Amino acid sequence: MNETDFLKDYDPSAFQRPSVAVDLVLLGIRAGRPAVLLVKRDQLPHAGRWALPGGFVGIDESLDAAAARVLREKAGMGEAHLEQLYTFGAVERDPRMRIISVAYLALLTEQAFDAALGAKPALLPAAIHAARAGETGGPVDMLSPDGEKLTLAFDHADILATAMLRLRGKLDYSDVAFALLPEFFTLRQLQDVHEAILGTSLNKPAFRRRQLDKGWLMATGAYESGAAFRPAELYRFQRLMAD
Amino acid sequence: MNETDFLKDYDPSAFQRPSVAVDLVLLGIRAGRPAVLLVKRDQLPHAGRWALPGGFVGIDESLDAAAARVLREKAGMGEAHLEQLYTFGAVERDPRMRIISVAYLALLTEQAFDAALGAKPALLPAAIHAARAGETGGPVDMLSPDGEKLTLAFDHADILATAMLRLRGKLDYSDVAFALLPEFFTLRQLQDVHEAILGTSLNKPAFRRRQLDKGWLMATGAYESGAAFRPAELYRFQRLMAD
DNA sequence: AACAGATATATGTACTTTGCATATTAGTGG
DNA sequence: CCACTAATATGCAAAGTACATATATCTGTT
Repeated sequence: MNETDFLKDYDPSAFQRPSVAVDLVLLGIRAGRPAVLLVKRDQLPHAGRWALPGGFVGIDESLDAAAARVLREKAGMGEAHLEQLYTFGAVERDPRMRIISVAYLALLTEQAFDAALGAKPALLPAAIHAARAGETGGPVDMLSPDGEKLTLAFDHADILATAMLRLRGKLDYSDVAFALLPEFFTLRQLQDVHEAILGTSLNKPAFRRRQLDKGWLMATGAYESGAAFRPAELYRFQRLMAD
Repeated sequence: MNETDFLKDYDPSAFQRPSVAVDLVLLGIRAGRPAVLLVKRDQLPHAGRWALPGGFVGIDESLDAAAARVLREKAGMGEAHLEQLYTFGAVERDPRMRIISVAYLALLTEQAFDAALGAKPALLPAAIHAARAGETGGPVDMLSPDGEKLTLAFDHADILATAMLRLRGKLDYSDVAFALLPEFFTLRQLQDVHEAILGTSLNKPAFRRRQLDKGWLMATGAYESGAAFRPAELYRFQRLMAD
């Protein structure tokens, strides 16, 4: 490394720096389909379009902290499963200036999803129609509650497609499905979440057996109430000790 | 106000911005073990420690382009499998200033690995001893060629652990293993790569059948030469058309 | 030329996992 | 008491996997 390289590497003011933002995919299950919460842009660029909620990363704020702050501020929400998704850094992704966006995936229970809508009425719950064929991260269609097809701002459609792909990939070896369910849930609810994310229907006995064999589920002995038929047992998710 | 006017009025200096860098995990297989190429830091902080090669992201350079540039400049290498790994953004990860690092995983064939060492003799090939138990991204030990245990600079040990975890996770459903092999290879070489990454030995007939059943391998009809025993057939990787 | 040694390649079998059909059970509402 | 619905349980075939064992093909030696 010669002296010029060294100075370039060491002196931060020698470089013009990009801005760094976080964008959140606030994802839940509504009416048997994945759904995402969007905000309407009221400023240029892309004024009037729907976008993922986001915000700039503070100079003294970690990426995770920035994502948690946006979750609080934009969705009025304290707790949710939050994981980093991917970092989008194309030069022209924002016409204003260079912005690198670290995308996060937030998983909301149905209750949390509705609570966010109540706390922030400007949020739009959009249904996600992810073609089953789009295994490669292919296009994801978004429909507003009145069935209108939405075009997202910036590269947010790519972010959403990445989120769906990640979710599908992690579904059966991680605990993401449980982040979309309340503390106590039935096996049918668990299967509904899987089917919503995968976009397919699953064989019920096989699904039951596989889930129970994983050893992640703890039967509570309690049962759901209010059903007009045999009530299902309630389970809760219990993390594995060692593996 | 149209978009052009907006851009004129926009003040990009309103926020104090972090620096953004890319760090590369240059990974290959050497002597049946995963190995990584490191650079020695000659300046504070962490002077004298080994680190992943990296560099700052230019203001007109995409993240992928920055990673490719670092691959060229620091490893003297044009071509390699390069994929984004994770973005590390803890506030105190670099004591000089706020630096957000987008980590990339570069997979090198044995030939490319040796070529990098030849082109940049300052690089250190360090053997990775990733405890099989460390499924959760646990600690990864690094040994210099003379068997000395290395402590990496900054949070680079975390980055490396993330890389190994990602590699293991993707091994049997993606094509990463082939990025570590030359164009033509035997089934034994493919198995050696898998065993090196997983840190376990695999059953040979079962491995063969599974790999061939995937339909990713094209038999060439050619055979290896120079072996003092029955020569193995050479295969090449062929991507699936549709799925 | 025959054979030992080494490793590739092939096959047979038990075991595990999975998909699917079919029963049985436990609730509600007539 | 019965119809209805969905939860739960069971049985079986098909597919996938681990492992032992057999066969094929090369080099080098005697």
